[in-house]
Amino acid sequence: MKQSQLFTKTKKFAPQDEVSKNAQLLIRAGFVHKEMAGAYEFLPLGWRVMNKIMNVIREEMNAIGCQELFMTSLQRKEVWEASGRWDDEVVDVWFKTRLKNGTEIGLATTHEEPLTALMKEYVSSYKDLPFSAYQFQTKFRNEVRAKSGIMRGREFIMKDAYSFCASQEEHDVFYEKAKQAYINIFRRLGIGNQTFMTFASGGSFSKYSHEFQTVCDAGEDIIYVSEEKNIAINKEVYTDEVLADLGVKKEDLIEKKAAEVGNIFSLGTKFSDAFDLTYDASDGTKKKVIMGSYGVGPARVMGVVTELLSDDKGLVWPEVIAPFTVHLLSLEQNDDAQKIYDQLIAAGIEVLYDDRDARAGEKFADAELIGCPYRAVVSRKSLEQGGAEVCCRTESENMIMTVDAMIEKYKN
RNA sequence: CGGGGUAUAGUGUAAUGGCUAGCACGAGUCCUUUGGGAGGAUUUAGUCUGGGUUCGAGUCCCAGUACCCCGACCA
Repeated sequence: MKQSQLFTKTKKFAPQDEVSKNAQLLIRAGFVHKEMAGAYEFLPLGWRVMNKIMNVIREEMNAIGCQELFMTSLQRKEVWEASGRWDDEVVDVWFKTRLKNGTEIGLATTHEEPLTALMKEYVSSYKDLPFSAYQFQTKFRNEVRAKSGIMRGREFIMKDAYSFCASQEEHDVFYEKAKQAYINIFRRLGIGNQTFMTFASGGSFSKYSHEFQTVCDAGEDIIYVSEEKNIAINKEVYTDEVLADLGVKKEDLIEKKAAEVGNIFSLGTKFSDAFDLTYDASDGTKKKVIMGSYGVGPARVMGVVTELLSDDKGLVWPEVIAPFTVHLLSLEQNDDAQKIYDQLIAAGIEVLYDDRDARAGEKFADAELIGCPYRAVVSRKSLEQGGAEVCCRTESENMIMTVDAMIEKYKN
């Protein structure tokens, strides 16, 4: 991508009313645009990052046999009345609207109900189970107060997965697989060391649910971290009983602020009861399907990565989710940098090429703000030494690399 | 939903109730410059909306709207 053609531009200042660090940097760097409180546009750079985050999640979900689908955000009142969650007294974040013919519908806050209703059509035998599906889908939640930049919006994409199993044992097996998938996801996204599997309240069908909490000042939750066991306890279930359950001592726990980037939840028969989702077991009896749900907020992950990894110069992206791997800067207007760009692109490397007729200082400052992992500077000086001056975003030391060396190092 | 605050150009800001709303960044044109947001010339663009007070309102009052913060909420 040539930077001269990128429609977003960097800004020297963040909007004054934007307080959260993630929104300030992402807006300044041209990754996102705020449309209104709690509603953000993802611009080309930001959307590339989002897609990469989603791809990591997608790979890990596929790896445990979960199948991707895509549901509608328009939801029927009748479906939600079946579970008793249509009432605004029960779920207070509904956006509701009407079709032209007057039919009342809701904009998806989540998808347990419609998917469970849908599965009635496809699950009839134990041979149909276990089954799990996920999607990246827009959720609408009419929060009374949006905050923390892109970390808590009124409209956001969520990866939500749902599992359907024939027995509690079968469910437990899948649940453990999902746990491991989530651990892999956050490790690959570069926040594994700060992300703790956190015990939280489980509802009526299981003692605990598991949240994945990333230690971060912009978070909204308080957790108690056991570094020794690499787990944490949410403040909402921080009791002596839970401490005993988990075999941890109060004095070994450290209180931290954290952001919930994912959660997994055993639903038992809560929804299969409501929708009478049953299957015929091998012995001919009808049994209820055991369900679970598994969420990750990719935008919240993006916000958390921004909060944790950026420095005073700007964003710092882990290579797996960086908008581009290499940020190529040409300090002179000539064909040499263009040729290097062409060769890197031909080798399949993702390059943002700053071909603008701008001063060196501006290009350096922008490269740091945008935060691609590697910066390659092409100038008369570097060419005399046989290539480009390459440095990592997190280090200041340069080294001269030939185009071939760059291709070797940065492809894949 | 309770409490508090703010609203001036694309962004950041200034302007005792009083002259043509000023400055910086950005953007456009031209010249110079060219390894850390350079300099000069020139242009562009603004008082959230609706009422009210006043000879006169960006400024005071009322209402609305939007945004931000604290708390509650986050199924």
